[in-house]
Amino acid sequence: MSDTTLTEQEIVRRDNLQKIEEAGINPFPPEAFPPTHFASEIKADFTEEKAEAFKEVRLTGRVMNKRVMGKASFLELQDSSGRIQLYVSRDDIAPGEDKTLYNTVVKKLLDIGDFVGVEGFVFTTRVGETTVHVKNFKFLGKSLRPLPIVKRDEDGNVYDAFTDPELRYRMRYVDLTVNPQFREIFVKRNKLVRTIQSFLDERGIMEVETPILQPIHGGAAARPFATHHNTLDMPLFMRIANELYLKRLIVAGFDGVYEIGKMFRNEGMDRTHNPEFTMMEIYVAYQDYNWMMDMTETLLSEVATAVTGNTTVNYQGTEIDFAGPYARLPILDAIKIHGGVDVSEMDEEGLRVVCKEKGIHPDKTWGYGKLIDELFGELAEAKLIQPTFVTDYPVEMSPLTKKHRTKEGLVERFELFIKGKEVANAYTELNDPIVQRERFEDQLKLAARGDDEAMVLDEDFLRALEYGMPPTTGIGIGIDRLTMLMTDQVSIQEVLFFPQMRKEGE
RNA sequence: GACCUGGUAGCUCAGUUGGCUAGAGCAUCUGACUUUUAAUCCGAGGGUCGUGGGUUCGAGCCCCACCCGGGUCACCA
Repeated sequence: MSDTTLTEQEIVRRDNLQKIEEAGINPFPPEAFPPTHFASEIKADFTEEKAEAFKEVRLTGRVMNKRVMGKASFLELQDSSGRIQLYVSRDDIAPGEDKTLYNTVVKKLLDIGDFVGVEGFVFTTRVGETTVHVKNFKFLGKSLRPLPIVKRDEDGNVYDAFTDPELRYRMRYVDLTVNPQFREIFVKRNKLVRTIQSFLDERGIMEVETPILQPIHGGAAARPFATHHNTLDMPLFMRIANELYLKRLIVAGFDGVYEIGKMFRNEGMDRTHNPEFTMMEIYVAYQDYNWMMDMTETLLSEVATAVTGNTTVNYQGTEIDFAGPYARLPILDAIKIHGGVDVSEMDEEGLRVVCKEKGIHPDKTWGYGKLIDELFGELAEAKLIQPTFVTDYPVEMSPLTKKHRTKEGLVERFELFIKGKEVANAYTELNDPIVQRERFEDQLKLAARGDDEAMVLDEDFLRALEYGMPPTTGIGIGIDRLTMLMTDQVSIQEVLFFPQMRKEGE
């Protein structure tokens, strides 16, 4: 996007840029200027007794405030760690006859948002502010647009905050520059992912990458983004899941694999849905869903500890404790306990009656499994606040899951609910290729009945199973939603650097 | 997709029952100031009121359509 008309302030800055060049200064110098110190560490470590250790410091960053006092000025420098005050006096940075560097460059041509590098010593001002006394001042990069100025008083009150969500998400670079508190969310997100990675590394579970462009969008039920490969002249789909590929790797002989990556679903957008989102899937051979529940408890309490310092997280005023063990609640029991109805002996017709009693309007295409899921969603889901494994789902809803070892009509599946939201979905994986084929065929029947979310049959995946897959358990965890929980955010947009937006008007 | 709500200066906002040249703070520009910190003080400039139509003597305000956000619901098993 290019602006045809410049605002008053943009014209001033371009004018300043030109004057800097005319003064013989390169506003975008090529040579390196690596900092020796960061703002926050100086502010944390400096004392007058240790002044000797801070006699020569070099800092870099953006000028975020400028208070000119005549022959001396105070600047606020913001680097990746925080802010620190700079003291710039005329005769220090321009000791000779020529005072241009101070009188013109610092006082007039230096704008808020410009990148500068400084060298000097640290001291404490009269009012007790740790400050860098600048001896050498260098331009590192000019800013041609005015940043929104956010002011804070000594009590921490914020004035004129840059709050418009549209502008914040469209210009995340501006948002994170002037609202550094939001950086913390992304730092925590990174910590969360790194914790998971080292946790799985330690257990010999290998990180892998599988195709994002898939000829068949298998492994989940959702509408895909469709695209086309020109050379092969074939349709391709952005993956909605990677499950079937990771299972092929279990077939191939890896005992444990996982992938953290983007999935793409062509569905609606809201506070908890972005068209592309990050999912982690883990598959471990020779284990079952009970083991996976144990592992999930350990993993999440380690993640919570890494992100917040202990196993508890305050989410929207509720203390969530990630220390295991979590409640394990069969879905039919969840409906009985939280909905007050025992549906364990009911058939499809009985469930339809219960649905209507509970204010749900069952669709004709809904089968037994969908009816159970709707009842659970309506009656129980919102009541599961602390981490809870809901287990043993109807087979219809779980075409990739092994049937339950004792309970007829159910499968060995669990979903983890926290604060009423699904955070993880896991199975004892179905590894019988004949049963798997039947399940796919049932899905085709559902599709024929009008269910446009029914799963697609993948012949190559079935061929892989026919070669033999060991007993395996697998789990999928939504990384964005986990990050939301761990950072106390209600909107997925706050945990994505660049959430999806409609195209900007010209 | 439905409903609710919003879009006014670079940013955050005010703008009365439709009525003088559309306002404020910060930011910007002039000037003063060598320990200030929401710096202060003097003076000044800056607007397609989201876009396009309509009603009216007159529209930021009323009506219609559209664009872009936010919220709720539906959808997302």
